[in-house]
Amino acid sequence: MSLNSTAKQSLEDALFVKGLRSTKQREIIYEAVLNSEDHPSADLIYSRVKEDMPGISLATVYNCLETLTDCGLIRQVNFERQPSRFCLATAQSAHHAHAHCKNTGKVFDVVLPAQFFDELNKYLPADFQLEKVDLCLSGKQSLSQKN
Amino acid sequence: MSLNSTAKQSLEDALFVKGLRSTKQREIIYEAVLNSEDHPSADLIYSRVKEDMPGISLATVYNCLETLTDCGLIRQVNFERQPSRFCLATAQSAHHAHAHCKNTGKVFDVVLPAQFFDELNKYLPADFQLEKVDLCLSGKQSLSQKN
DNA sequence: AATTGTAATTAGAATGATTCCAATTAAAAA
DNA sequence: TTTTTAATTGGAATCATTCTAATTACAATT
Repeated sequence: MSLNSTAKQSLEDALFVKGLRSTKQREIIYEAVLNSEDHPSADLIYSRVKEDMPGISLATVYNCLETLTDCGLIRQVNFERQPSRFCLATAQSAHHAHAHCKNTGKVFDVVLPAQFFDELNKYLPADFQLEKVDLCLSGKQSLSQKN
Repeated sequence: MSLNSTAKQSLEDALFVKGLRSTKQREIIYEAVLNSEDHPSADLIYSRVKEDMPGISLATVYNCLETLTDCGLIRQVNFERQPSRFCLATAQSAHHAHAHCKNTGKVFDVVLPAQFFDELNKYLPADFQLEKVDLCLSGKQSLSQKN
């Protein structure tokens, strides 16, 4: 599998805006996040990516994930003090919350109306410039479920 | 300074429910959180509490903070991968978000209407039992402000 | 194509918040 | 009291992440 040309282009564009280069490592890590539905940790991304690029180092995975996050291409999701997880930052992902199931350990997206997030500003001090909203939900879903 | 009798009682009650004992250390740490407006980290609580109880260990601070959190007396607040911070879990604190200012490093409460949180359930899978909502806002407020 | 300058990657060491552990101490029950 | 059990303690261990110094890759010039 490999990055399709649209994705590749948006990666290159986003990197270029920040004066950064597109590299094999950044590509393959972007691809790994793009193709993951499960909000993988750096470690998991590392092991997935190593299959295609055995020489890649964990440090590079961390570096690239940080770079991609800074470029707004991916999102870093934190639950309590667990290892960070990563997911694609789509246009509408500003309006995603993340739910963590304590039974399965899985994380899934919860799509919320934009208005939900906009409303937050009403309750913030006037001079507070809101940059990032992290809404993390924890709970349990029945163990019998398929997902 | 010392814990007032109402606070002391609710500490004892909450511990009792879980079959736990009320100890000097748990009291003084509960008191430290109760009297802090600044969402202190374990480390900061440690240094504050040591003034009154020089022999207390950092491990105990961590233990007690965990216990108090489990009892629902205090709340653990995490921003990105920074050290956890703690604040009092008041009845209405279920309806607090936390805002982190990147300029000052300070964390403050943002009180939101209960309805805001209730609405979340609409967007969750029916079988998901929501236990905890962490809403963390990051941004900047003008450096010139007094708070 | 070789050279230069700069950015990215790498392996491994370091960091630092937190947790674990085994021993001691304190509290409650008998 | 004595016994039992829970809590605290200091220090070691953990582990995700970051740092560092050296190497490699890239892009722009010659």
